[in-house]
Amino acid sequence: MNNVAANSSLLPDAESLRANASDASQMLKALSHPDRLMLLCQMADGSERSVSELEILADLHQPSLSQQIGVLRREGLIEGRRDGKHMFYRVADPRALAILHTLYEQFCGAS
Amino acid sequence: MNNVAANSSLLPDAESLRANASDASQMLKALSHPDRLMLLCQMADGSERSVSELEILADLHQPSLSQQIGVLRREGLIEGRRDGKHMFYRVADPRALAILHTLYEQFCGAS
DNA sequence: TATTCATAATTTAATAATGTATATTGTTGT
DNA sequence: ACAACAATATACATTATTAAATTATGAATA
Repeated sequence: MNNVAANSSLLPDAESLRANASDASQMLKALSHPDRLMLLCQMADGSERSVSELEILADLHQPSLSQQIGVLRREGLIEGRRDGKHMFYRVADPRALAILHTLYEQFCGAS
Repeated sequence: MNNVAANSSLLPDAESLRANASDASQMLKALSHPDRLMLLCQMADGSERSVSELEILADLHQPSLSQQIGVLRREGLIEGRRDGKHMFYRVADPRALAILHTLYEQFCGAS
């Protein structure tokens, strides 16, 4: 009999909870940056954005923007596709998308 | 005519978006810490928890726990009530509660 | 006086922000 | 093919900020 079967409750046990909290906090950390959040908001509807488009919005020097994009990419929150000279990014993690939607509801006015 | 009225779209303009992103990222920053997230999870159903109860779960030295609780309190995410020798905390920000619910759905299995 | 919790202060370590330079990839004109 | 340019990524150094962990102490209550 393993621990999962031994846990009769629907709630995760302390060990699982800790692992989940670790995963979640790692993603939240990537989200908890004004510039990165702005960038993600532009893709929160599932659409793609080019780096050029994002650059206009973000008001960052190009290397800084690229660095923040790199953080999101390494965390698996976004994925890129090249088209000619341009890179297009989209949100690649459904969990991130769900969080972004909640954030939009809570911080950008009623749904 | 103000800027709000001038914006015919339902989407927030860049300025508002930036302000909202700043607010949201500040809250996310408070959430994006495994220990703090664990603590909040214990109160995610709206219930109160005493510091003693939280201490058992968190596996932290008492001053560290108190420090993390202090972060959550200063950010307005939780509020406390004294009952005799004990302090009871609960999640005091509905936005935080909404995020916690989404996190639970996404990271603690289907709900 | 013992318990429960918070705060202060310190040290150490980690992270982030910024700027400059350069590399890579692809496009275009010759 | 080659030169020049545009878009993006990376590397690196610097500086500043923030976090983690300890130890010690303070305040409230019983």
